[in-house]
Amino acid sequence: MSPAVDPDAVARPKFLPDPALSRAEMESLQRELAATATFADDHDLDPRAVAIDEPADLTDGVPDPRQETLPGTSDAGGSAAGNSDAPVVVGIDQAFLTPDDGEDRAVSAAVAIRGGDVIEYASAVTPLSIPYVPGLLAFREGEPMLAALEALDAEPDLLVCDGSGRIHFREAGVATHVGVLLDVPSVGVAKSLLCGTPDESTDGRPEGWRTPIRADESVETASAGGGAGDAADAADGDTPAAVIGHAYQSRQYPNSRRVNPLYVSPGHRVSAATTVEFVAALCAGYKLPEPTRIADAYADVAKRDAE
DNA sequence: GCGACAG
DNA sequence: ATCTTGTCGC
Repeated sequence: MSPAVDPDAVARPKFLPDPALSRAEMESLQRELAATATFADDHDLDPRAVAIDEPADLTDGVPDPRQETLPGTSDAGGSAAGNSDAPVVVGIDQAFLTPDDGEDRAVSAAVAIRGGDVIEYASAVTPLSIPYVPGLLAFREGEPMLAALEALDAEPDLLVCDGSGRIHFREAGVATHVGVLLDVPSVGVAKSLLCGTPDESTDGRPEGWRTPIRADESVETASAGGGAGDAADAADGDTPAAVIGHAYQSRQYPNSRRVNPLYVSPGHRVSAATTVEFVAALCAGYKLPEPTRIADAYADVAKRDAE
């Protein structure tokens, strides 16, 4: 047959968001993509290695990228932060330009963090092809995200996306979509639940609390995960439904129970259990993990500059 | 037909 | 996501 064809060279363009696709085609592509995704740990990252302890101060804009240690500037003191061997965590978020003249455009912002320090920012402005449709987010925001990530020099060891990953009707949320296209470990962080069912009520939980989100009738389980045997479908009476993510209470006020949890799920090459650990390690006192919190702020800056 | 749903 | 001031509570 066709000799020496690089699978990636074929697979990558195949799943690129395309405005010409019908809804059924997009859904079909998502099923294929989910079958390609790995919902098991396939990386070298220890949650402790990506942990961020100090929240960035965003009251006066975004933090300056940490200047690389210059050749002559020896850092003999040995500060723990800024180790250039630490993994690079990239947070990404989108903002939108109001249809001033009829064409919607997305502003995508990426922030690279290493050893708790911002080392680089990148952004891209992209025309939007399709409207927002629950379940098809990747076909609206995927292209902008890829554009921003391509503009980034840093190579992500872990990608933190806004929105769901495996918590998705076809287990192919944007975190999974982008993770697979770039074949990089990724996790999805959503502020509300798209589908699936929490094991326990999420009301008024203390900081650090978590509960599994399992596939329900609305989730087509592809059972494509990399590991040994994923759980079966939700409809299987016997086996418990697959855990597709977790609700995670990243922040809570002592007495009143007002903060809603985060809904975190594997994007690609990360298990559901490790996903919560990553997110927990990346939170530094605010509801959102630092990478997305800073990406949020930078998206505003990029948006302002684009207007 | 109704419900329900990331950003 | 976006349109938006003050304001109640930690």
